[in-house]
Amino acid sequence: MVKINFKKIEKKWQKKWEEEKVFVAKEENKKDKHYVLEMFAYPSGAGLHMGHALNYTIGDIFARFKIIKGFDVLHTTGYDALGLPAENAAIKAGAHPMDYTKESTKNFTKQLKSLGFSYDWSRMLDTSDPNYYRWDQWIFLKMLESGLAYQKESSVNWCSRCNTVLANEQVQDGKCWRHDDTRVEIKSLKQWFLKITNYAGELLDKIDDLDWPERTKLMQKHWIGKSYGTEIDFEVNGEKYPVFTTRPDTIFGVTFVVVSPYNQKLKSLVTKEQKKEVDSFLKKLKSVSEKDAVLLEKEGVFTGSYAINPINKEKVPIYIGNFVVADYGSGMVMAVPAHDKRDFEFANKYGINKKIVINPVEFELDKKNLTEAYTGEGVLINSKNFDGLTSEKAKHEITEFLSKAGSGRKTVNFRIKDWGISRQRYWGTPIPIVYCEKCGTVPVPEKDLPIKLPKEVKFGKGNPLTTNDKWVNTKCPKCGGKGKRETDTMDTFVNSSWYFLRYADSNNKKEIFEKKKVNYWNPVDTYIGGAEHACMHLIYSRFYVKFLRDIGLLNFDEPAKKLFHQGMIHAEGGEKMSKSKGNVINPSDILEKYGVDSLRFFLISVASPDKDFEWSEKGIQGSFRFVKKIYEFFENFKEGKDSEKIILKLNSTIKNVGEYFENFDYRKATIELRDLFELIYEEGKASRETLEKFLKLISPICPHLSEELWEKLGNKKLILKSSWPEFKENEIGKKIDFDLNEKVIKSVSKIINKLELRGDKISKVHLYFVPFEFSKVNQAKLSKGLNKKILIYSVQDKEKYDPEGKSKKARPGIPGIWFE
RNA sequence: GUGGAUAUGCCGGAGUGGUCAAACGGGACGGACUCAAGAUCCGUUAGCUUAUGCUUACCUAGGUUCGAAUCCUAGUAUCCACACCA
Repeated sequence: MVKINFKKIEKKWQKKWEEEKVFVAKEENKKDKHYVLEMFAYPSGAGLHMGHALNYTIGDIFARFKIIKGFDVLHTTGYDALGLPAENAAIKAGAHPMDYTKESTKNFTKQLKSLGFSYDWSRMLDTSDPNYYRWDQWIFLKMLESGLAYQKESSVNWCSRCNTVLANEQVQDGKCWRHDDTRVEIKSLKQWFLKITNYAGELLDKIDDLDWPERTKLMQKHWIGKSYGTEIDFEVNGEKYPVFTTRPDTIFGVTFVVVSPYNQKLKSLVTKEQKKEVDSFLKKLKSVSEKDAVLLEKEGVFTGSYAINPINKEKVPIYIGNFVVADYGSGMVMAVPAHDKRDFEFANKYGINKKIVINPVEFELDKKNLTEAYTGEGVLINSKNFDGLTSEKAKHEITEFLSKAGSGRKTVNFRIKDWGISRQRYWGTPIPIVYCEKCGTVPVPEKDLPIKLPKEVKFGKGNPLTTNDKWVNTKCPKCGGKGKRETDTMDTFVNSSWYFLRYADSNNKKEIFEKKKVNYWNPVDTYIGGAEHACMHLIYSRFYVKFLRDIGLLNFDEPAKKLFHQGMIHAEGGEKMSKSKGNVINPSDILEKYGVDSLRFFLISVASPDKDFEWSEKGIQGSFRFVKKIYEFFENFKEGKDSEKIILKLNSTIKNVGEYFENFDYRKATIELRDLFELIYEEGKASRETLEKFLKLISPICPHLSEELWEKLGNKKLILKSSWPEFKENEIGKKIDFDLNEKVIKSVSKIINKLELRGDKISKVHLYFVPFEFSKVNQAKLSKGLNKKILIYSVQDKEKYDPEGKSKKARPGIPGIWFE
């Protein structure tokens, strides 16, 4: 057996690709541009894992396919280096995040290079580089100018032992992830927000135009959550408190009002008499995170205040309720216990009166024995002059009435909230704001950007940035007086919200990017990454693109035309790969053993790349065998004339594989390629031309192998720079020509036999063929073969005799059949 | 609770009205080569059986059809996402 030195071959071609700069993207307008992008990596210290390898391989195959097809291709990579996990990992390792990250990215680059991906390394970017994050700061300033960035008090998860805010992901079972004996509190803090809600309407409406997986689009739709309803002003102590409802038809049934415990106006609602009770309730609440609250029983406490229902001037008590979402609507709801499940529960618990105001059409509600809320629609009762109206009509008329009275209006409400970007952490983009004693909150001028992260900080207690006095204390940009820097940093998702734009011009030091370049390459044509980003990164990026468009930098609306989610790779046995389970398969080890091309081939041949699958040692060995078999065949093949079979197979393979690559049906491509190769192998010979075409077809999947063998066939130019093979349509249809008559006879006679066995009598058989086949069948032959009177028609024939519409059933290879 | 996805032979997974007992890979089994192979190659892999026939088969139960893994209806199971949004 021939020993193949995969490593040597891989190095050889990787070097050559670099020397010839084949992956350096140029705006040449050769044919058309294609921007392929895989979601960039968070460079953890552990290095590249198999999921990365799969993600990048999927993109790489696509990029190489587009390159050989002659497109201007932009395919590059970078690092999402800033962020909390990196900071924590560094602290754990006793290193400074800056050094730690540098080491991690270096290691990542080494591994990525050994995998031979078709990246344009000259465009690589790193979000922890001040040259990158200065533009995060720049965008923030632009948003501030446009009124999209603002500060407000908001409730956050707080760990009293870490003395810092925690992200939702860091709250586990209501406790701090680092102190599982410490309950997370909800604390009110002043935070920076980005007004993503300004774009809620467009974000929702444009979803339908995207060529994205349906489930992702749906998730975004739910996340944005548009609902139509009415805003109604309840009066408390002479002040108006707007309340949002989708059921204004139930307004006469309001018997109390509930306010969220995190409502900023709460304090003014609580009376002296109730303060003690309210405080103890709030304290109890603190011990539960927002997420867990869902599972809890509805609880609340009376505030002591009353609200006036604008429709009938009734005074109803105001309660605090743990089930009211603070950030939806106004954080206050009108409660209609007879017609809302949650209000019903709450009223039962606290003995609050219920008023039935909707009568279901099919049955009567029994006031005394109401066992659950009736949440359906019906006809209004106990609603004064609105009695007798249907819910639908009443919604409209009541809203109209309130509108005229100036105490209500029709509104649209979104579920999506403004994006809180403040993090009390070190390893993120500093927010370019200075607090001045005189001037207040002052933005840092553009010319002073970037505000760099200082290296000298102490980790341990609270926000490390506050420990560097020299950095914190600064001059006010406005008056030159004493100022203090904002020490919160930006959420890591800020960095990833626009990086794909920067790739178009990553090395630009003067501006965020050249307009011409960004508009040439963007939007991303094909974006590949995990589905877990559906409601985070993928919404934020859409928001950023829309904003940057509106300030005149971009001439498109959406970040990515087509989106593809790769599946997860599980360890052998179906478990998730994890360090603690010790079942992690490291790509580098696999490379060592089987080479890059085998790994690539395996990763996409097991399952559709969008489905989860299990790692299998046997599987990779199978791929390895196939790759080796190809090498060995080319070692000593006989050049010869192609057989008819090979020509047919080759042409259909070219056609199908091209389509498969285009649609990410990589798995099917490997099947066809195996088929074709096995056929060539069986026959032992093929023409040089055919072998070259085969190599081109497999080159996106096994790039090193195909370059090597391509060269062996005597080619001087890279296979990447050759062209995608063409196929002959007539060679594909040919197979059907050969035996179409016979085939039809065989299948139709089977049916005739069955029918006659049943006792049916058949005198005539009408057959309807698709047009291109119609010319290929022979009536006489069919009649003879079937021993029946046969009538044949083309399905397009308007004169055809077809009383039962059987011609609709005709398909290539199979005619529609009607017996008489 | 709401929404979505999936259900195929020992396993992964194609197929999506006739050519389907169902591609391809893996596994298992048999054989060849060998001192021997975990290496390579060939074959078998629902059952009866060896006729180019039958029976049972693509989650379950019905239905449409001359014909269904494929279409329709109902159900079951699994997975995922969101989850008190008024």
